[in-house]
Amino acid sequence: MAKATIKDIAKHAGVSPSTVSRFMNSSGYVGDEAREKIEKAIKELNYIPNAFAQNLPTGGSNVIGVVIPDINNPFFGEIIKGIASVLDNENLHMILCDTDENTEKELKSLAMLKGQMIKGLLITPTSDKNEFNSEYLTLLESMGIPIVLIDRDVKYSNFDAVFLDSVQGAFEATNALIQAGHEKIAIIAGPLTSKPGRDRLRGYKKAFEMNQLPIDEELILHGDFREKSGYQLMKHIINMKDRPTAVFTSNNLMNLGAIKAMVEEGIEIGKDISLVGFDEIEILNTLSMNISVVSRPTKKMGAVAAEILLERLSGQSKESMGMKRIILLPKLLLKGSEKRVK
Amino acid sequence: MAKATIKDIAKHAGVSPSTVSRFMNSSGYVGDEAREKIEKAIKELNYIPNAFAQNLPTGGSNVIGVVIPDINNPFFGEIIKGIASVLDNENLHMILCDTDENTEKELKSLAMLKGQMIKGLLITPTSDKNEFNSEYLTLLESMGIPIVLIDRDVKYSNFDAVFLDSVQGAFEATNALIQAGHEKIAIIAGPLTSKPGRDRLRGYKKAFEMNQLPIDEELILHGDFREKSGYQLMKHIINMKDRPTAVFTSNNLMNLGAIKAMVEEGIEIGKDISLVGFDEIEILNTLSMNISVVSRPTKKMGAVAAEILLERLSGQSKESMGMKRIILLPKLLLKGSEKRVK
DNA sequence: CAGAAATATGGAAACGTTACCACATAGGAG
DNA sequence: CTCCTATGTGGTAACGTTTCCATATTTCTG
Repeated sequence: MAKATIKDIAKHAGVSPSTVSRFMNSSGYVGDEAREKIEKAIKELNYIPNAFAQNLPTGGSNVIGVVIPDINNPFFGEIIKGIASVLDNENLHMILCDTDENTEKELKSLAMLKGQMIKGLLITPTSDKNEFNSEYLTLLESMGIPIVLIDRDVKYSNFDAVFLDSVQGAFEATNALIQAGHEKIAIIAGPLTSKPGRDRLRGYKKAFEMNQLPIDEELILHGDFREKSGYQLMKHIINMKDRPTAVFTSNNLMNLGAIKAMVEEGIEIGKDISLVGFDEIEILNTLSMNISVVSRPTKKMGAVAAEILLERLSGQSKESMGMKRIILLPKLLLKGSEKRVK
Repeated sequence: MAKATIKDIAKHAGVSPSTVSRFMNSSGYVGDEAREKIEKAIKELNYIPNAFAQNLPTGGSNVIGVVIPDINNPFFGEIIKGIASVLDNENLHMILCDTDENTEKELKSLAMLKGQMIKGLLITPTSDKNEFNSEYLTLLESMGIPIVLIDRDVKYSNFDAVFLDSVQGAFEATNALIQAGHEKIAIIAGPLTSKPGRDRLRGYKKAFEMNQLPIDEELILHGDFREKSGYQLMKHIINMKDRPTAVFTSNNLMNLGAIKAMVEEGIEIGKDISLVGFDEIEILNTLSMNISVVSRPTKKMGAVAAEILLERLSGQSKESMGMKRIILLPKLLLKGSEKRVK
């Protein structure tokens, strides 16, 4: 049985293809009798419209591109779930690209997506440093496809975006450590080439300023958001002669690396060294390791990004709307690891 | 600047659309002079072929569908990475569907994918119990699109597939526990409606038989592959009056749940109760929790599945090839948690 | 009850590409 | 020098929809 086309349905139901089309799209008049016969035919022949034929005349697809740096990071897993939850109700689908935090792969993906005539793009750029990349995104946008950034910004861009108030999150985390009595607090920061990296460092500094405490530049250590760098930097911290009493880590993977280093070195978390991280790590709760963290509504970030895209797609032109940037708020979850014991 | 079509290129280069098409697809004769002019026109007009128009006549796309039960399970994250690694080199792309282990969502996804005219399908079905689902897959296959199953089978089906020798893995794990001196070994098994669930139970039983030990049906507990069931069943085990000295868990999430229960109850793993799980959990290594596990080449599973699909797509008809089922071998990683101490 | 509006349907062009066929032209083989 | 083959090119019919436009038919409205 070959795949049924709209003509087959029309023939089977004794009406014209036009009528079937109107029925499918609820776009014009369709009589009750015709309606019934068409419904029956569709069921019997198992008809599903051919998306290409559907999109050819209209010039657009029903696919949106999703480009993220690493599927295996649970943070992005949640983002994707959030996006999917919105798209599912809209007959929209996603082509997923994992860039492995690699700019070249990202560029390749973008070129590919352009050819796929995607309707819109949701992207967490690997870095906002890359000018070419940003240029490419601008090119895409100039073709009329809306783009929403997630979590990371692109230099000099005016794309719609969903961010988290990283400054606030880092501020609260650091402030909590200060309130708990710490003064020597190290930060395992992210790269300055990424907005979250910069913002979290800013929040950290802000907490010191607000509490009128001096900032020790020696305690500011830069990692690359990966586990390994968190591990190495924490080892470094542990071996400092004038060791800080607390550490704030700028993302989940580095936090994990830091924890690994502490476990290895026999440092008791929240006792020998206090710790607050950014982003929850589900598994730590599972294992009843109570590490205080700045948590954020990850799934919601994905969902909101998808919703903004939908708004754009439904015709709200940039002119009338300006750029839309949603900044969600983090929540500090204190579980004890921030306390000052010694 | 409106998007250029093949006709624009043709006009600009002073040739016919046919010639441009042949050039684009390297599918026929194109003279040097024409070639140059076309190349120039393409660059100047920034031409990218419209994928829909391209696919309409040929009836196929360059997109393959990937349907998996849960993106957030690192196992499937790895699978996806494996698939992507192969597809990237072939100008093929994936539409990703996350079914949330929900049959209805799965069905919806399959219908959608059919409309997208996907070229092939890689799927881990939620369950092989669902007859309708299997029927649907058969329908898809009858349309001529190749399908490769990953990790889970479909009842009465003859699709290509990549599995892991779960029997062997479970056998080795259980056998290791027996060799370590355990006799009362419980299994937190998966649902019998899934092949891995069945196979791992079989491997468990096989180990007892090979060692001529009796199987205690009371020690066979069925979960649903989710963390919560592992947690609940382990709690149950801990509270048994004649408590087993060792437990084998059938997948990563249930293993995690079991560990959570043990941590909560103050049971020392590998001492009070020995433990071997199925599938590695990266984070446990990070935290220096040495739990013995059956590990499998997850990324490779995805890659191999994608490769089989490519073979099919490159024209190897089912007739000439029969069905292709690759069964990869697991590897038992002993880290100490299997030992019998008490 | 005439005409206008609302309802219902079919026909045909268009969307951008590919695939096939027809037609040239040139160079070699016999 | 004729025929064949290799090379190069253009014309045109698909592919499965949607979107107008044209044409009925029915139902109001005054």
